[in-house]
This record gives sequence, C-alpha cells and structure tokens, in this order.
Amino acid sequence: MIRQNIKDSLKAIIAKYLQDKGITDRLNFTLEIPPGNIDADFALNAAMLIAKKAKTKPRTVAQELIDITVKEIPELIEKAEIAGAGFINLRIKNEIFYKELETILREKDKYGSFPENNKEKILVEFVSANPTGPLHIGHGRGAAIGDSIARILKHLGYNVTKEYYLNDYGNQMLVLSKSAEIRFRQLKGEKIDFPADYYQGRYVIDIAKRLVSENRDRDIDEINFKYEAVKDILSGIKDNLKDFAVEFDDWFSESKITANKDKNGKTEVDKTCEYLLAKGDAYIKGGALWLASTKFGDDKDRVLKRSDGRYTYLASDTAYHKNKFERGFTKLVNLWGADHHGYVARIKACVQMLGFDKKVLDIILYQFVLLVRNGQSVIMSTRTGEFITLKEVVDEVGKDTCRFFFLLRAPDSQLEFDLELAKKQSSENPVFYVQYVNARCSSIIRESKNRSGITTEIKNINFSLLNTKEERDLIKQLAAFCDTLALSEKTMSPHHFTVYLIELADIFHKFYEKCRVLTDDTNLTSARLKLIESVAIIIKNGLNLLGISVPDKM
RNA sequence: GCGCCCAUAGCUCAAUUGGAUAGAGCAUUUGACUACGAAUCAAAAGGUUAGAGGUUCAACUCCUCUUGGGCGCGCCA
Repeated sequence: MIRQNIKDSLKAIIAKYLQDKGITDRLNFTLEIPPGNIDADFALNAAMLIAKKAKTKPRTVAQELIDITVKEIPELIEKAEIAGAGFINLRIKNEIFYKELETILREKDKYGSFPENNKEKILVEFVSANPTGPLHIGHGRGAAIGDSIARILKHLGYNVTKEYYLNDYGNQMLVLSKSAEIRFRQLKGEKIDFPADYYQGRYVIDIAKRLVSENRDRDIDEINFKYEAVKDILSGIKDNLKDFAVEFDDWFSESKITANKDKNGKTEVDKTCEYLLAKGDAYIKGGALWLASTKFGDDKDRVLKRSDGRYTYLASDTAYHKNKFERGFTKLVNLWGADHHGYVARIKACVQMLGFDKKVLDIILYQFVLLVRNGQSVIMSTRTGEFITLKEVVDEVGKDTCRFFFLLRAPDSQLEFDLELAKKQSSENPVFYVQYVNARCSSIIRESKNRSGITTEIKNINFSLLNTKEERDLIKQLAAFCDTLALSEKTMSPHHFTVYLIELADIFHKFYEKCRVLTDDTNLTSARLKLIESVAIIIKNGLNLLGISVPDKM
C-alpha cells in the first residue's frame, strides 16, 4: 500500500500546483520503481508531463515540485532530487516501511484485501471443456490461469464465483454416445468398423468395458450411452481438476437453458431469441434467425436459429450470458483458448444487446501449449485420441511445478512445454526456489523457540534496528505485494505473481546471507524474527494465489 | 484473400502497460558450508529487442510496412 498512499498524497499536491499554474488538463503521472543503479525508492515523472503543458523546462518544474512536496509531506519523504530528463527521485522515510511491516503482521492473510469490493459480484468462467474426453494439457493452462485470477480477485475482496460451463447438449454428445455404443458392441463380439470421425481415445473403450461388466444381462437398448459416457468423463475431469487444486463453485449445464422448459413450454434460448427479435437486434432472413451483431462491431451477422429450426451454439451461449446477468453478476470474466478469438466480437455484441457495457465482460485469451516430446511436437486432437492429458503431466512433474510453469508466462504468449525438460528441471525449479524461502523462515522460527529473551509482541519490537540495505530492500519488496495485486487485476494476468515471488525469494536469500537472524542481541533478533515472519506471510499469500502449496519443510 | 495473437541472451521467458544502464532461470566458466537449511549466495560471460520507417522529452512497449511463426474465418460446437 505504500506506493498507492504516496501516489495519493502526491496527487493532491500536484493538483494544487496545476491549479496555481492555471493548467486545467488532467495529469496521468506515474510513480515508478527506478532501475537498480539508482538509489531511490520511487521515481515521479510528473515534472516532464507538466513541463510540456506549461511550456517550461522539466527540471524547473521538478525543482518547484520538490520544494512543495518536501514541505507538504515531510513525514513521508526523506529525500527528493532531480535526475535524468526530469525525474523526481524520492527516498521514503524508514518509519513508513516499519509501519507497513506492522500492517502485514497484523493483517496476515488479509493483507492487501479490500472488504468494500465485496459488493461487486464477479463470475469467472473457465475450462468449460466439452465432456467428450479427458482434459489435456491445454485445458490445464486455462485451468491454472482462470483459477489464479479467481483467487486474486477473491483476495482483493470481490465476491467471486468460479463456474464451469458444461456443454452437454448437441451433436458432439450424439457422436460420443455412438462412439461408446460401437465400442460396447465390439466388446460384445460384433464386427463393426469404428468410424474415423468418432472419438478414438482409449477412454471410450474403458467406458464400454465398464458397461459390459455392469450390464451383462441387459438389452442394449436399455443402456443410456450418453449418460454413462458423460458420467465417467465428467468424474474424470473433476478428479483431474481436484488434483490440480482447482475447484469450481458451480457447474452450469447447457441443458438448463436448452432443454428445461417453463410453463409455456419455452426454454431460455427460446426466450432470449424472442427478446432479441422483439428488440430489433435479430431478424429473419432466408428462413433463419440472424443476430445483427454487425451493429456492435462484428464482421458479419450470425445465425442464431437455422432454417431447419435448430439453434446454433451462439444462441445457447447468448442465453447463457443473459442468465449470468440475471443471476446478479456485475462483472464477467471468460477464459478462452486463443482459437476462439473469432468469437469475441459476437459475444461482446450480445452483451451490449442485453443492455450492458461491453467492458463488464472481460475475455482472456490464452495461447495454446505447444507440446514437445523429444524435440518432436505433438499434435493434439480429442477425436483421434492423440493428446497428452493433464493427469499425465501432473503425475510426472507434480501439481506445483505444473501450475507454476503455466503461470510463469503471460496468457498471450505461446508456451512450449517440453515434458522431458520439465522433469529434468524439477530439482532446480523456480517453484522450489520460492518454496525454499518459507522452509528457511520456518526453520529459523522453529530454532528460535529454543532461545530465551525474545520479544513477540509487536508493540515491544524496535523495528528501527532493521536498518541495513538488505533489510530495507526486503521490506520494500514485501510492500510491493499490493502493487502486484493491483497490476494483476488491471491486466487480468496472474503471471506477475510468479515473477514477483521469484524476485522476493531472490531478495530474501540475499538478506539471509548478509543478516543473521538468531544472534546474542535479543532486540535485533526479535526484530528480525518479525521480519522473516512477514516474509513467510507474503510468500504464503502469494503462493496461495497461484494455487501452489507452501511446505514448512522440503 | 481477410482478421486476431506472437517474435527479446544459445534455450524457456520477464520487463511495474510509454520511463533512466532491457532482467531471471536453464546451459557454460570461477569462487563460498566449523553459527539460523548449499533446493543457497558471490562473480564472469551472453543483446542492433526479427527488419525498415514514423510519433514522443523518452519506444521492447504506440502507428505503418516487410519477413517469419501460431490460430481463426460454416445455417459446426
């Protein structure tokens, strides 16, 4: 919170300065973290922006701002000086950092949380893989990113629901059902060919095997292949996700809006289409019902209902999003594989037709995982059954490594995943580097129990003994936890946290080499113990946001 | 053909969303365990940010073009 607090203070000072100068434009200044070679905590770029508007020299403005700032907020600023093209480099008083340390110790896992955000109801929809086969590694990336975003939003105080949209209706279900039936017949000894465009995977045979053993005396017509296949696949998906530390609040079945009818015999899809038609956002042409999505920036209009009377996928998806709003969500986050990008414009159009700003729907596209095995890329297809499942990868490299790996990169970047490499690196992995910090802290804290004379009450700690560069850097990084939260929310990407935690680990290990915690000086020992307690809190908070475990011993 | 995304060290990726000398891990080289955990630390080496223009006080970041890669363009889901 340090950075935001200082920025707020500066905002007021700069606003007054602008007023005095007769400048009415709004100023979007930033408070940066200066590069490593510069000895300052924050850098203000306002002078350069103002100089342009006021047509004066940046360094002149900078000096005037410094004079005012030092006078207005002496309790925050230790030192302020001009540098480079007109940056104002600020050094913050140590007391501010000590106060932040106390805040961390007091708030623990609530540090960085804003309870007032609770009135915003956010639905994060992710994975939503069709129940036609096991989750593959690509779904795993979506699962890791979506789950972490939900955790981050929840930590920020929002009222978050995690939902899986279950596409259990339509043609693909028919194909799945038939696939299971043919495998069943084959097992019963019938000589039938298995069609090339049916689901080839082994898991279909496993389903058929179960049905054979459970239904020895029953007639084939009595078996509901669709139900049985979906049941097995779904329970597999749920198990895989659970092993991946992903749990959903809600599983929303497509059948709810496509099959369930009200007292007038209408489904939600029927009603949504009628609503759009009545509103003039849909029209009939060539016997089909079209969505006028070009009105809101789509390339072309899209079919909602085919001339033969069947709805398209878009129709049920529109009804689904309408349903989301009806459930009171004020913000929607969707995670889609990048192959769905062509779909963004039309669903955003739908949102606007339903009367909402397109900004309430945030669509995060994540690029696919390029799977590499022994230098050869593996092409994945559910139909042909050629894929690496999420379970295989989790079993091989472990849940924590797998999640960390997926979350280490921005969703936008394509990700190359070499199984052999992931296994090889698992002993010198960045995830262990971060977890090791907590293990070290825990070890020291355990050891400290054998010592006497240590103060544990915060009010009796002399924090000003934490005055080395290493300690100051460490506290500063702890406080940056809040900045990382804000950045992750703004960009809707959890990868900032993996980067942040690696940096924190780096700074901690440097501190550890330089500053011994358990010494004969009980006052210093007490203060440093509080410092590493704070480090452990932040590491735990951060790893929890990524869904990664935090062992005390490794 | 049209549209979306990407291109950064030998490899995999960051860069606080337009800021100062572009940073990590892996791989390579060299040091450090007789006090809290060496899954660590210290140091070396590694770059015309694909290329060419442009905007800006300031460009890896924004705009245009070129090259190379991924993906999408159905009354499929």
